[in-house]
Amino acid sequence: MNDSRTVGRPRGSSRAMLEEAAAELFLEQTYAKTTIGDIARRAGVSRNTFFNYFSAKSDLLWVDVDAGLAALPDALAECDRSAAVTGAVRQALLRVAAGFGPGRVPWSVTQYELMATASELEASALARFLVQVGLVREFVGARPGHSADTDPVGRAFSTAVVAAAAAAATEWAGAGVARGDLAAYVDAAITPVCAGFGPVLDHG
Amino acid sequence: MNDSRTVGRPRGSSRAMLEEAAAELFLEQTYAKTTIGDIARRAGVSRNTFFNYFSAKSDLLWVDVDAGLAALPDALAECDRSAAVTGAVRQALLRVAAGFGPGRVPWSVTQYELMATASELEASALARFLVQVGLVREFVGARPGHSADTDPVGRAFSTAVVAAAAAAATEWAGAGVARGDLAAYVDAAITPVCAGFGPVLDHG
DNA sequence: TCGGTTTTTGGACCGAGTCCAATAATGGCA
DNA sequence: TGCCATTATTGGACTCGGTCCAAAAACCGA
Repeated sequence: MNDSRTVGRPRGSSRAMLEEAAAELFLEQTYAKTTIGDIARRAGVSRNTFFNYFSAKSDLLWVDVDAGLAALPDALAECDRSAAVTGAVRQALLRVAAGFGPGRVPWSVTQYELMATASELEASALARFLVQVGLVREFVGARPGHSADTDPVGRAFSTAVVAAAAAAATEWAGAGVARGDLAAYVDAAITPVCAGFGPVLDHG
Repeated sequence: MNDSRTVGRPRGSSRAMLEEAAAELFLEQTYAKTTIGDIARRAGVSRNTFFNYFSAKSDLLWVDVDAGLAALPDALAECDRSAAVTGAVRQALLRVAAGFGPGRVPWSVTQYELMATASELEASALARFLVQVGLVREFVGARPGHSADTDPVGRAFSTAVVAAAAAAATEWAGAGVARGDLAAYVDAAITPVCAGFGPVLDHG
């Protein structure tokens, strides 16, 4: 459990340092025009050191999002065991959404239009999307009423509900400064999905 | 309408040539280990010529898929104007799905596990996904009963229904040789989504 | 034979990401 | 104090995808 190693050369850098350097540069010259070399230089470390802390440049676009999304496993685990599946998932997603206020908007949102090609953003976006789908799907599959028959439906539900939430997040991001909390957007988007899959999935 | 130009140097190559060369190499050494230079050399053209016909290496993964997906705009346009929105979309998606038989499975499917990182595949996948979502969303937005109020819901529906279809396609792809036609998979996946959004979207 | 047009080509270039071996900085131990 | 294991950092070389540009090649009609 103790992850602070006391042996070996101590770190001279940190994720936070690099994130900060990157944030400055993204503001000055956009994500697309900022190279990893730039970030490393600004942070006062070598280019290779960057890769000790991030596996890709695009990780920087998602630091805030990843932090918020990390709450999903717990939110699912803490769900009412007796409640219907679709209701439980809805509840968990709303709790995660509640973590995103109007304050900090992640780079992945603000830099979207400024990306050279959106493809780099899209790659990293889908990767995250699929992780969340996997979590929901696992949760659905572990449910009492779940059978091999309903597995394809569970997959469809997991994908659709996370996709709807992502659409809501996009809407929210595009709403500008007037956007409120994310949860309301997500609620409107995922409720119909849960309603539609309820009769098929909830053990009944 | 006449796109066969009679002026200028005639083409010495074609998309088909490059696709064929790529197909050979993908079988021999997988997608990941095949470079664009390899493909060009096999096809007997220069590396730059490759980029005259494809904008990215990953385009090759999707030639079959893109061909099938190209039917969506027409399928949407030909939908019954008087039918409910969700029903029309469902109908159009099923028609597109009907174009995919058990025969040819696209590279994007067969090479999935063999990709160095899945990120390249994911990037190109989401790009296509978003195009289809855009088409459906445009269709929904142009409907008589559509208002600015329902626009966020329309976005959520478009995203969720295409995502469900994609989940069905993934299931279908993973079903192995025994997989039948795609349409049945898609039907089971998108029907609940349409059912859930029906009360909210169908003008009523 | 001369222009205009389009395709093809070579070459230079950039940036992301990988790999590896060397080196620096620590703590523990004799 | 000196050695050792461990971990962080570094430089450098390398591959590959993708972009850009200018030149050459192949055709047309005049």
